[in-house]
Amino acid sequence: MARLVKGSRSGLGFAPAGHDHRACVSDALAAAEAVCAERGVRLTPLRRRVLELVWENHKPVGAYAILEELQADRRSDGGTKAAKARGLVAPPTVYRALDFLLENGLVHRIEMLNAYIGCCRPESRHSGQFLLCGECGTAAELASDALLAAIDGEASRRGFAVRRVMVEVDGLCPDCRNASARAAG
Amino acid sequence: MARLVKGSRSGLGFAPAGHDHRACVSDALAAAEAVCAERGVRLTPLRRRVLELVWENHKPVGAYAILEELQADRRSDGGTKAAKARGLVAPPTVYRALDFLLENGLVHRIEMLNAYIGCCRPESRHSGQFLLCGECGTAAELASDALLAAIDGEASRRGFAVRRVMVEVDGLCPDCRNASARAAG
DNA sequence: GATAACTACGCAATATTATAACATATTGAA
DNA sequence: TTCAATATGTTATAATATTGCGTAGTTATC
Repeated sequence: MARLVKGSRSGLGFAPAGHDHRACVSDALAAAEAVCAERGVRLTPLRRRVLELVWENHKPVGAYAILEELQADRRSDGGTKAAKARGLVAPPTVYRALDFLLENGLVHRIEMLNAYIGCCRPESRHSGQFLLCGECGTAAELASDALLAAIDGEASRRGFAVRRVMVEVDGLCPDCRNASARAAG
Repeated sequence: MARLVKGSRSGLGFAPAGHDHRACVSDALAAAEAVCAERGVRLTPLRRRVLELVWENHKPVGAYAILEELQADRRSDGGTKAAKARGLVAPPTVYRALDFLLENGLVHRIEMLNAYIGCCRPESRHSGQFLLCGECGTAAELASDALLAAIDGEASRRGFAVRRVMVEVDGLCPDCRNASARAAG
């Protein structure tokens, strides 16, 4: 059973300003390895690299940004024969990797931004709930039971069978809020 | 002050199976006229027509579907000089009309579907909360205070200033749920 | 190991959704 | 009437995503 990896990987809420993001990413990758091993699905090098790129910071990343980074990867290690054998990267490559990561709950899709972000708790399947700063772009994942309960209540009152819940809240994170408050003086 | 129009226009929840959708649409247009008049903004013929097209059923509609219908409009009344003077319709025309309707709370955007749906209560500004049937495409708008309260609670605990809340729930509406239950036997 | 079945990836083309930039026309006010 | 502001037309293009088909790598079976 995959256990929650102890470490500096940011959990729920906004990542602390000076946190060790290197550890944050490596913890996320380790957790992903564990989850995939447990489920008997393949976290191939490509998928792993895409996940790593999604985790580069705590902001949602667009598919084409990932695409460009993969292309840069291959240009830079163009020396090796294996790299040459692989060729370039096209959109389907990225979208297929993202589909895999989404299906396995390793990333979430932010619909408001057409972008993707690493999931803090891949071990447990859950709905996506996010606070999204419209100023700096950072995102915080929530896991509010009250929120889910409210949704389930409304759904069952109407005889609706819930499959996927998506909650996205646009606004200002604490830092940007303070900055704009100071600016407004 | 715009009052809630009495009539068969569907309120919250899924529209009843055999409801009078003609009245439903005309009520929505009347409410929109009232709201715009009150706010001193212009519900031009084009904007009004786009709103009408969005209201054609209780399903979210894509921008390009609206575009095609507008183009059909102009082809069919191509006899009149005014129609000829107007020319064809291009994407920006539709998107600008939709932007106006969104800004004035007359329609909501469904992010999961890149589509637009008429708002049941344009009189009061509110966040979009929707149950979306993945089978038949119908949508039901919610207005759960508990849901908003849960979101506000989480946001304020984290010092996040909320601007826009988006809740989209994919699943099966009562009819499709029953149908699939019967099929499963 | 050879083979077949399956899965993942490469690659080209194209679909879908949305916007930028500039021209023209319409409206409301002075 | 003329000006300023708003709304729409027009052309081009950007950004996001998918289809279809071929190849390569992996897994299971013999």
